[in-house]
Amino acid sequence: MYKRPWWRGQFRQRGFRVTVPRETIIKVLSDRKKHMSVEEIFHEVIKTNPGVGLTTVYRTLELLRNMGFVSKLDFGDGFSRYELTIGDGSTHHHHLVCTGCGKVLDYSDFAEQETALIQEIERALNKKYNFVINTHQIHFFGLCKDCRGEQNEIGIV
Amino acid sequence: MYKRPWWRGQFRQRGFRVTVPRETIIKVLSDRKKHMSVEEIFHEVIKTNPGVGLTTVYRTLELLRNMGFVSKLDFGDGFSRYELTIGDGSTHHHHLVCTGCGKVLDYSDFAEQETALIQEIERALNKKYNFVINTHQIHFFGLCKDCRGEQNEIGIV
DNA sequence: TATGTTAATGAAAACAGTTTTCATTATGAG
DNA sequence: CTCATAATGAAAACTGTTTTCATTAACATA
Repeated sequence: MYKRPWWRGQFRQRGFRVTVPRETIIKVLSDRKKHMSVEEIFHEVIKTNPGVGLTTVYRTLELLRNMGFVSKLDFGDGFSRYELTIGDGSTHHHHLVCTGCGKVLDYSDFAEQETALIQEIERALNKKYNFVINTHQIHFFGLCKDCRGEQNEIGIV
Repeated sequence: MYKRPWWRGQFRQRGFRVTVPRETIIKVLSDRKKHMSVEEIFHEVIKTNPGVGLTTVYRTLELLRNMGFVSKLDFGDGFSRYELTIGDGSTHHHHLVCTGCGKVLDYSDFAEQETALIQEIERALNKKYNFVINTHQIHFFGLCKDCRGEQNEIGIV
């Protein structure tokens, strides 16, 4: 799972220190290979290092984001999620959100066709709006099998 | 700008009351024709109706969302945004977010090509993951012209 | 048009995820 | 090994959002 500390050099190079909490947090993200909420990351981290504080998790995630190693996801349910964008097991993918139970699935189908269109759109937006685009996110919202019973999505009377 | 109260019938039909705060909020969204943060909506609403409370704005937006008239957007900056999905001036579009200043632009280029691909993806996801997809969002993140000076994106020392 | 039921409202308090503060710890350069 | 200081953890502060609850007003009925 966790092969080489690819990120250590990046840290030192930019003047950031390599610390135990940072190592643990990156390892957790690297092992899971999926978007995780801050709470999930925190709980996983303290399994190995009970001393690490929630504050440090937030700070480290923000640092990793600024370094471009992690991206932040917001599906509007009040929880920020993070996932590694480089390193082991980070493939280009998007998300499928169930508006019933909040479950989020990754999918990476249609990568080639999507990439082609996205690149075309990025070029056009760059030109038209004078934006340099770094990344994109595609979210699909719907209902999973379990949430599609006879009850309707939201408990409106 | 604001032609017909297309939504009144929908309200009554579903047993919801037509009230002044609700009318005002829908009018504000309808006039602006763009995603707005809750605070923006609130400030615009109290220009005409100073009595309306922030709580009611939240509640009405949630109601409109449940009725499918409005969709909620989250770009990860801590502010929920809302935009009309039906009625006057609501065209299919996506968003371009500047990670420097937080500015959000709408764009609706490449609608046909995108729609074709999206429908194909939706069909596939439906089949593979047993999801019924209602909607999707595409966010591009990048830097606008103004935020692309000599200073780097985020104030990392 | 008047009346009564009850959905909707506004203000304040509560809430929850996140950020800041600050004294303490520990990384890593010399 | 020593030291300067970046990083940390705990608690407090912060902020967008939700809940509570007494009051108001929409609208079905008469």
